[in-house]
This record gives sequence, structure tokens and C-alpha cells, in this order.
Amino acid sequence: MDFRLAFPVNEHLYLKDPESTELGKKMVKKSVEMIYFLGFEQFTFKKLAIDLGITEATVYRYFENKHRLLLYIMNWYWLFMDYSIDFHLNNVTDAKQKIITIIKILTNTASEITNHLDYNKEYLNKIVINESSKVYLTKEVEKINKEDAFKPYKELCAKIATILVQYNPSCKYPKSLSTTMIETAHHQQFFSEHLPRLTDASPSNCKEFSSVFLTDLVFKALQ
Amino acid sequence: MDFRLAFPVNEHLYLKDPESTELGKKMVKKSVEMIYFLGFEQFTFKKLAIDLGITEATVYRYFENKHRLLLYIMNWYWLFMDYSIDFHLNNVTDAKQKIITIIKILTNTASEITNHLDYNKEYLNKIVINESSKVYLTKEVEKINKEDAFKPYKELCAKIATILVQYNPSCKYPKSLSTTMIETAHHQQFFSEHLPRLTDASPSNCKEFSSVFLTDLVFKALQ
DNA sequence: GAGCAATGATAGTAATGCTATGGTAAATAA
DNA sequence: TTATTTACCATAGCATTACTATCATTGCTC
Repeated sequence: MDFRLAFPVNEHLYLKDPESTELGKKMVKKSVEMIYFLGFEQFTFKKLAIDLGITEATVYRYFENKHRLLLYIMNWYWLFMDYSIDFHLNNVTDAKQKIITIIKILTNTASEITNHLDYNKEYLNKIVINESSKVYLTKEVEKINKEDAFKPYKELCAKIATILVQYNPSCKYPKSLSTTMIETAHHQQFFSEHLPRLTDASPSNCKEFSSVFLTDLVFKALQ
Repeated sequence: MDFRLAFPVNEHLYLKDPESTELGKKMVKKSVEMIYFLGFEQFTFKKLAIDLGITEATVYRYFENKHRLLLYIMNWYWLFMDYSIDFHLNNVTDAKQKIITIIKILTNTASEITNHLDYNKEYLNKIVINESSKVYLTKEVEKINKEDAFKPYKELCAKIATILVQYNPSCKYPKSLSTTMIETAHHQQFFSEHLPRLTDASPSNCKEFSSVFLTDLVFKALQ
């Protein structure tokens, strides 16, 4: 049995819902690929349109600009993480095991939920690591925040925080520890791949390293 | 007694050393202000030139592009952090006290070294929080890294790591913990100001919060 | 006062980030 | 069935960005 994961992404992020048409879905999927290969700065709607054999104007009918499109992708990702946690924690009662599982999910070392994800998982992971912080590190944060565009991130953070508190009820900074987990998962992966001197990863264990480091950090923080 | 802090910033980052002329110094100083007010994306060499009453061509004689200029500023900042640590740790022998001091420096809650810093400290702090990760979150990381442009960051990381090991010789991931400290200092400050739901900061203690959170986290991690 | 380095003034170009308009083809409603 | 809407194409255009090039001018140096 397989299934398609569709999440209700915030409607402020698009002009026309890309989920409503085949072209819209292709557009987002191709964007994930192109951002992976080009990086967000080099990615443009013009290049996307040419690659899809459509016109730039059509892309603009779906998304106001490329920043909104990235925000759309990140929203989808946060909703996906939230869902993945629920999925993997089903029937898990031990709080310690829950946290271990969450770290595996955040560092992309958990098992797959489905083989037929809308977006190539490797590409999605990479662009989350490379580009996700760019959606909030902008002069427009406050404006974007008012449109509830960070709601899925906040909910993910709150969900993880609840579990941290479950493990240790006297945990004083559960939400900050959650965001630290998420952000650290990203930059430790980035550093161990591109700037290994900034980490303790050895060339052989790059992939698993972030997971091991985070697990060590989080459980010590929760003592 | 007061003095001017001049650091030997990597020469690959500029075409003509901005430290070599008055105009060059003004250029970097004004950039810090403009990036603070406009954000890096909206900041352009054209705007900088107009503001300084010079021509765009002159700016291009000093820096290849605005990304290089940001990298120059961040290099200066990392060298400044490194120096600040040496300065503040002079005569401190207790490893615990050293770490507490480092966290204060990283979260901008330490006392000032000099009143006459080249760049406005508030502006510099803010742009480090908002923009610093953009210097490495790019497709060009590897190329930039080959030019040793991240050397001051690596050295800062190594310096902190050494002190963490001094506090606890069995510390397994000193470098990753160092970068986590630096990066967490930035994003917790950012979140507590702009997206407070992602943190445990209460509206009143925003400024001190990152320092308190980090101190708690680091010493637990070092147990 | 010749020579050179630093900057100004001006120009130009390709790409980016849009917006506008008119037209066709297919789905939907009357 | 015809009328209407929608989805998209094609084309155009425009302001800004991110540069590069050239030549003139100033001012300091030998």
C-alpha cells in the first residue's frame, strides 16, 4: 500500500494553489530539483519556466516571487516532519525512545514513510539544510509571521517541546531546546559536509555524525 | 586610553584593501549601517555609492561584489570575537569562568573592550545575527573555503573547543559544541526578538535570555 | 613638471524581477 | 448548443541589479 502525502499549506503563500493542478505540482517539484542544483540565489522563475517549457508569466500566477515559493516548500517540509513524528511515534510510549526517534527524523537517518514522496527526498533534505534559514533571515520576517507562515514550524517546535517535557518535567527551556535541535541538525550536517573543521565528524561518519552528536547533546541537556 | 582595533582580514576578500584608505574604511563602516537598515538582500553597491557620494565603480575597485564585502565584515567580526576572548580571559584561570565569559561575549552581553570600535556595535551585532549564515549557505562555499575565508571562524571554533576540553577533558565533541554555541547564540537571539514562540524567552528578558539558555545548555553538555 | 595612483564621470550590457495585454484552447455553465 | 470562463501562451516592456569599460581629472611624488 502506498499513498500520497498532501498537506494543507498556508494559502497566503501562493496566489493559486499549486496542488490544484498538475502543472502546479510539477512546478513545485521541479523547483525543489532546481534549487538543489543551482542554489536558491541562482534559481529564477525564468529558468524554472524554460525547464518546464512554460512561460514566466504562468509561474507568477502561482507564486508572487521565489521567496514565497521557498516558504511554501519549507512549510510543506515542516508539516511533513510533524506528520513523520506522529507516524513514527505511534505505539512508542517510552519518552527516551521518542526523542531518539525524533532526532533520527530531523537528521534524515530515520526509515522512510513512503517510497513515493512528492519530492525527491535527497533533494528536499539538502535544500532544507542549505536554504531553510533564508526564509526567516529577512527584513520581512515580521510581515511573513503575521500571515502565519511560520505556524507549522512553531507547531513542530511545540510538539517536540512537549515530548522533551514528558521525558524531563523539570526541563526549563523546552522550546529553545527544540529549535536548537532542528537548527543544529541542519548546520552540523552542512558543516560536516562542507567545513568539517568546524565539527568533530571524521570523513567516514559524516552522515551519522549529526544524529550521534545531537543525541548526546539533548540527553545531557535533559538530565 | 583608547585604541583602534585593526585585524588582518584575508586578502582574498577584497580587490584593494579598504584599510589602506580613508574612503575604504568609510565604505565598510557605511556598509555595516546600510546592511543593518536595509538587510543584505536590499543592500546594493549603487545605494552605498550614492550614500557616500561616490560612484559605483569606486566601490567595485575595493570589492568584487556584495557577498565578498559581507564575508569581509564577518571575517572582521570573527577576528574581533577571537581577540575579545583573549582580552576577557586574560588572568582568568578557572575553566568554568572562562566558558561563562565566552558565552557572554558570543551573546553580546559582555562588557565593552573599547568605546571607539570601528563599527557601531549594535549594528554589527544585528547584522551578524541576521546575515552571517548567508556567507556560507551558498553554492560557492567550497570555492570560498579554498581561499581560507573561513579560517578565522575555524580558529575561533578551535579556541573555544580547547577551553571546553580544559573544563572537561573527556568532552567528545568540542568543536561541534563550539559551533553550536556560536550558531545558537545567533538564532536564539533572532527568534526571541522576531519569533518568540520558537523560544522560552519572556518578553521582558529577551536580551539576557540567549545567554542564560546557552549557559544552561553548555554546562549540562559538558557534565 | 612628468608620472602615477585614485577617483570621477559617463556609458553600456546582460540578467533579474517583475507587470501588462491580447489571444487560443479546453472545460463548464446556460 | 452556444456562451463564458479559466488556464495558459506569446509577446512586450520596464526598472533595477550587477556588473565592465573607457576616458578625464585630481593630487601627490619623484
